[in-house]
Amino acid sequence: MSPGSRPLELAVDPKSAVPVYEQIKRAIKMDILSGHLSDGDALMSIRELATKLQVNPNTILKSYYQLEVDGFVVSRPGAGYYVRVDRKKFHQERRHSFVRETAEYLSRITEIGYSVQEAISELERQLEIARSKGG
Amino acid sequence: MSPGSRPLELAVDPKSAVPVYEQIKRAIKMDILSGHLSDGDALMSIRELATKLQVNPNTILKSYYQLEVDGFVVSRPGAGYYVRVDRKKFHQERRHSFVRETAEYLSRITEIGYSVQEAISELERQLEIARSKGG
Amino acid sequence: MSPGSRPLELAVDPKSAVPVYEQIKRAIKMDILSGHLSDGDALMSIRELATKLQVNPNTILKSYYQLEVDGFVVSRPGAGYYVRVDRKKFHQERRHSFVRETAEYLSRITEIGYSVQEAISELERQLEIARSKGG
Amino acid sequence: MSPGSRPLELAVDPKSAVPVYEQIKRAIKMDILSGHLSDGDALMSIRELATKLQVNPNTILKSYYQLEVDGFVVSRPGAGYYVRVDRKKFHQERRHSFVRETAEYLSRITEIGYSVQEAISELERQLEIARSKGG
DNA sequence: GTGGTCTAGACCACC
DNA sequence: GTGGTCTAGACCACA
Repeated sequence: MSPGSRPLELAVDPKSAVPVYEQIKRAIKMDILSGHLSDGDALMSIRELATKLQVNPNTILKSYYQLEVDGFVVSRPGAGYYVRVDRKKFHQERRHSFVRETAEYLSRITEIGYSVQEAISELERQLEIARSKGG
Repeated sequence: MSPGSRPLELAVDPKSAVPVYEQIKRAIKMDILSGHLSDGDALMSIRELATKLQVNPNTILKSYYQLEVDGFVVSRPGAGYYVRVDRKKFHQERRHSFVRETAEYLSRITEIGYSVQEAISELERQLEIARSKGG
Repeated sequence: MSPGSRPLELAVDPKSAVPVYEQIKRAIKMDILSGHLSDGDALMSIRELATKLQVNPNTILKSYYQLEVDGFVVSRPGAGYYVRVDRKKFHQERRHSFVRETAEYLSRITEIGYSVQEAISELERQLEIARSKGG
Repeated sequence: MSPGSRPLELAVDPKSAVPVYEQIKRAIKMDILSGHLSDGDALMSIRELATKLQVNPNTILKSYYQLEVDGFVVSRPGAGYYVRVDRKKFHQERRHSFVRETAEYLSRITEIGYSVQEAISELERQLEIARSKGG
């Protein structure tokens, strides 16, 4: 995949409680964990992504910087940001995302009064629907 | 149930990341959804609840106001706030939220390579942890 | 018309900017001006109307008291409130209501950006529709 | 139009019966409806407008917040408030309000025995009075 | 710089 | 008593 060629399938929600820079960070992490971005791939340039998402370039910079601190990307001054993952970190982070997503899901549904048992039933129901459609 | 007779089983945590007014809002919402507060019941007066929770009356006002915007209560100036809920319409929306949240959760975890079976295990694990903490 | 026999076709809107006691006052005035209530007719008892409208009896009392001050009703202690209009006051008030209603209508439509010319057209349009329906 | 570049032609009257925040809300609404503010334009910052109008920032916040609830603007925390209006949907609602207000006005005045012709005369009279006062 | 939360308390009209 | 408006100002995270 050539540098910058894959536009992030990402739309930020400025009204969300989770900060914009965090939304962007998560989306890029997600792209890495799902394999849409691989070791060595270039991220979009800060200016390009800022224009695309209609956010302040400083916000993109913050996202990229934190990704660098977390060890997911490296900056090559003058050349941009590049994905950098090792196998161990990859698996750690994948597991971490999974646990976090589950916790958030759990808190959202319990807040509106559903139980884990109901969640499990619903997950199985949706799985069944997906199967019957897909095959 | 006479107006204001049921003290909210609610303690706010001012240090939490979730705003105080939001904590109050959620607690009252839950009370309505769970049936502890029924259509026509009076909420505690702004001043009374403010004193009880040791927060500023304006903070309570904000909670109540947003509950009104969301359609859970109505204000009668000079008389108080009253629960106003259309249970039928409400349950539809609740169910819809639940299905949507579940679908989003499912798509996120399958995107990074986890299965429904693993999700179910994780949900049960987190439930167990919550139980052992909560008592 | 026997005393109290005609229930006011009146529903108060507690969320309105215009106070409840004022809504009730206006509704009764309207009933007088339109001839639904005539000189000598009895108003509903305070308790009865308070129950019917789900408002505080003091609020009804305030409405009735002000109507008495304005000379539209008289109280007969122990017997209730009775409509009392003389011809002169009737015409004055009828005119006054008309002017006030027009002013309020005008302010509402100009607030959303319509002109007097458009209002006139719309009035004529609705009149035409009513005529074609009515015969 | 660059952000904040258009000073609102707005002076609040703190003594008015209509709340300050409501006055501000209406003025901005009118600016949007009239096209002085277009989709995407930035409102003045809360602090800036508060200083300009000599009111408390919280009062401005309330105006902006309610405009957001009504769907006229969106807040981007840390960035400002931006006009967000779907003109098509808006014009439908505006027209609908106009027709309804006119119908209600018509029913009220015919109820007390006035005609459409008299209403038109009165509207023109009040327009003339407003003109002679305003200009 | 921005919006958002929260406090402490005054003042008002209305129930 | 009640809700509602408004002030003056602190503190925070985010862009």
